[in-house]
Amino acid sequence: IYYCLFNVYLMTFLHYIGLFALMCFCFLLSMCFVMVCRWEEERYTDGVKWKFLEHKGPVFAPAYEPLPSNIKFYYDGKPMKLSLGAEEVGTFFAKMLDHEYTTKDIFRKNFFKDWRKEMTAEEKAKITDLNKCDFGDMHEYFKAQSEARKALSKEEKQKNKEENERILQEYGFCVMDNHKERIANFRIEPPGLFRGRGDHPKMGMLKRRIRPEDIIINCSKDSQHPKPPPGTKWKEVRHDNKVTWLVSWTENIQGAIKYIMLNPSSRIKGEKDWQKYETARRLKKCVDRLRAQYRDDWKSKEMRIRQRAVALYFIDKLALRAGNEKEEGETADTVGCCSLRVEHITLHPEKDGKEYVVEFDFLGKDSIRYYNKVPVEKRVFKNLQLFMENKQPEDDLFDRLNTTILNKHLQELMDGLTAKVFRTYNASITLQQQLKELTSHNVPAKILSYNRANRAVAILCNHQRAPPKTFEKSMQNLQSKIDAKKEQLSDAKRELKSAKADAKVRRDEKSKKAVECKKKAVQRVEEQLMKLEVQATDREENKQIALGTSKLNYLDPRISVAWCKKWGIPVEKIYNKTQREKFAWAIDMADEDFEF
DNA sequence: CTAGGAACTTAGTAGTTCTAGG
DNA sequence: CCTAGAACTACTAAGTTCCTAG
Repeated sequence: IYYCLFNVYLMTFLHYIGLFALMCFCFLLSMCFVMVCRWEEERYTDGVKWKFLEHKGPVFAPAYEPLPSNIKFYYDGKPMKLSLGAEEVGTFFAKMLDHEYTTKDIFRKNFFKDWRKEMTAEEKAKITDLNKCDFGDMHEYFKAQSEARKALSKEEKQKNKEENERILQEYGFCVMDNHKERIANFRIEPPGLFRGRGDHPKMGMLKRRIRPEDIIINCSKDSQHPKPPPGTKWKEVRHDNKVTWLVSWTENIQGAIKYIMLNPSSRIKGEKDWQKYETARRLKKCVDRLRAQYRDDWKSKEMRIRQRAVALYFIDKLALRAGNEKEEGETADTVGCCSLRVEHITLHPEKDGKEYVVEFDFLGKDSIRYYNKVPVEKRVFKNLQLFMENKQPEDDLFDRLNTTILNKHLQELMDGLTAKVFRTYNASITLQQQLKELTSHNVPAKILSYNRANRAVAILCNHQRAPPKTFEKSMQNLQSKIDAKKEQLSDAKRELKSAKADAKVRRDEKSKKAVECKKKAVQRVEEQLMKLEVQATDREENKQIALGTSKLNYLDPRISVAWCKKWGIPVEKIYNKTQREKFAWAIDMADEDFEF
């Protein structure tokens, strides 16, 4: 637009002085500019992510509110007034008292150590044993507070909602290259006690409060820079358009950098997502060649190549993650493919009537257990025996391999190929295949089978969840509904029978009609019963499986969109509002015969 | 080749909001 | 209208990948 305007001005000017030929030349020249610009707006070259970026900075966690004076902390049975800093950290613990975290030794030890750092000298001298600390009063106070919050009047709740909306409108958006975009996490993480997943050596440590002085702002030079809160300063304001983040800070538990970035609905995230699936589709074109290659490599003279080939086979067949090395003692002990240890697999020359079975049992990302018994090719089995020879259980299974080596190899096989592409590829292709096999005819049944297909992918990727707390109860409720429906059905059937008998005797129109009516009633109840039973199996099968992760991160949305278009199913049945925003690009571009 | 940093994607859970059905 | 439970959102931890320096 800018260049078009420029062009018009220029042409007017030139026309004025009558240099027609030059004008034509300039017109062509500026057309070129316009085209270059448009092209550049679509895809920047050499790592440039944006040309203009303006935002309001982060929203900080609310300041600490001291406890009212009647709420007391007791040490060794006696009330004790804590200094502000010590009190705040104490409340973090008090709030978690219901959680079983607080009973764990490591958690308590880490917490106490960090808590003492916040104490005054006197407090430090006095408070020497966590077991003598009584947070009961404080705990009750916070429980009452959250109850009170729930019990607020409608008007007050509405007021809170409006205030939140105001903050969202002010801080939740930025301008990136002529577009107003939603920011994903514009609130700074509040202080609290660190809760890792699984057996985390740092659980209970104090996650400290982030101040403006910790914050790096990233925006364009020519934008309105965000202002730090009065009386404070940012750590730094930089203008790096080779990255996508707006705000960053360093977190104190692992020393990792945290970022504020854009929402998945943004151009910058959407394009990246699209690219990811395009890479996976390129893998589809050459996967046969790659598979032939790694099967061949199982026979290699070189151990490192055999290990690489077996690992790749696992990644491809079982959708395992790459498995980077991790620093011991810094995080929970979890592994992926390349970091598997001897203790994580058991070899069974024969098991459950199958030959060459490998039993996997390890903790993966988020300490989610991966357990699987897989029959493998004889060559793979023999290779594994070889890799395990003369090793201790805690030794690396693939001692000549790591993710860097593996990814370097993959890069040579296909441009942009890395280990994680296999997960994306196998997830998406599985969905597509499963959807093709579907036969059901009505819409609800189709959606149910869509969920089945989604579930197949979730199982492949080992996306698990804790069974919902209310699962047993809600299952029981459903079961009693089913029982009631069955009862109703037999009643309806009985009534139908007697109506039939009646009709046989009477042989008049009225009784015939009654039979028809009862027949319909039976049918209706049967349908309802079926629906409930389907719901029950669906729920049961979903007990420990999380569908969301694969839907959001692994399944090319164009497959689902195409399927919806093909069968006349509204996209809303598959994707909720947020998901539709994230996948807007796919909903826009996929037609019914899209092929992954 | 190693180590560490940086940037970005993927992940499950807790809390909140919505909705169906009693 | 009320409530149980489903659905959705926010949060933030935990991965992968790429890059650089020694």
